Amino acid sequence: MESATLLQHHVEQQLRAAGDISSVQFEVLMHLFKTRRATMTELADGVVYSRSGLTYQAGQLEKAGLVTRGPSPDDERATLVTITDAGIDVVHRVLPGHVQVTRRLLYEALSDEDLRRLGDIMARVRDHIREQPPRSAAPRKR
Amino acid sequence: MESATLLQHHVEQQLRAAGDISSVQFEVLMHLFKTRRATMTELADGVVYSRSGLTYQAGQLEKAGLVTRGPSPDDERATLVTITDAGIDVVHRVLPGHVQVTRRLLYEALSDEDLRRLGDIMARVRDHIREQPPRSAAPRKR
DNA sequence: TATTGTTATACTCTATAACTATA
DNA sequence: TATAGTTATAGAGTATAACAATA
Repeated sequence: MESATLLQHHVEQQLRAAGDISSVQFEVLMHLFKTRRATMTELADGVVYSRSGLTYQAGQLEKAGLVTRGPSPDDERATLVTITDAGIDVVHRVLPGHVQVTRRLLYEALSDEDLRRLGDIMARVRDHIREQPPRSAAPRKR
Repeated sequence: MESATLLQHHVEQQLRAAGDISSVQFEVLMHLFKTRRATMTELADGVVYSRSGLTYQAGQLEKAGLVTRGPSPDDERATLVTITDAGIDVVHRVLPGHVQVTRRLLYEALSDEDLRRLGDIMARVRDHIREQPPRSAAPRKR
């Protein structure tokens, strides 16, 4: 957790300095960079924990002109979020430094074999956590 | 990063439910649980990134009666933070569930060998990041 | 001069609950 | 009834800069 926190912190700083975005916003942008458009729910599943949290972030990104929101033709309830050219520009502007930071802080410390193992282990952990039933983990509340 | 975020989130929920503390406060308490007392700088080094951030957290913990702050006999500039009996109680109340959550979400998904490797790898990453010179990672600011 | 710590301030983010609208 | 999304609100946390005091 300490390593992850340290890495997160450095990544955050690079994203803020290079593109004036947070890491959450970066993840939303990267998702849209690949798919071009997505519903709020699709974005929320991969990124944030509360829907309102994503509404806030989407609002920030829209205010910055990096995405637009519009109705979905398929489902009248849904909102389609689309990345703008400006949003794509920001990704291009931010990505090289992002790769550089992660390389310098993470990859540089590890052999190819380490990296393979780490990826394998953490993928398993991720899947395991995602599978967990949402039973409350609180023993007794004071 | 996704695994770490998921784990962090679950740990946070358990700590909040069982002891009404955040994970940052938990880390401060755990440090003091072991050493009994520490200066603000000592605590900040291991936990938080800004000194004012720790001042805030120490204030929260003091308000909750879990720590006290007083002058240091050795260095008139320093503040000595001491864990109270109530603080120790909170650690005792929170720890079993904390261990349970980390076991269920992390350890359960991994073999002993995985765990050994993960610990080894992440310790190296941590040391590597801590060694980094603080040169700015921002390429060009828009 | 450097270090320790606090304060004031401003901002970002997050979650909860209530609400609207469509499936 | 369930799902998609927003809003209002409130609280927690963080960082920056200015400051006071001691080393």
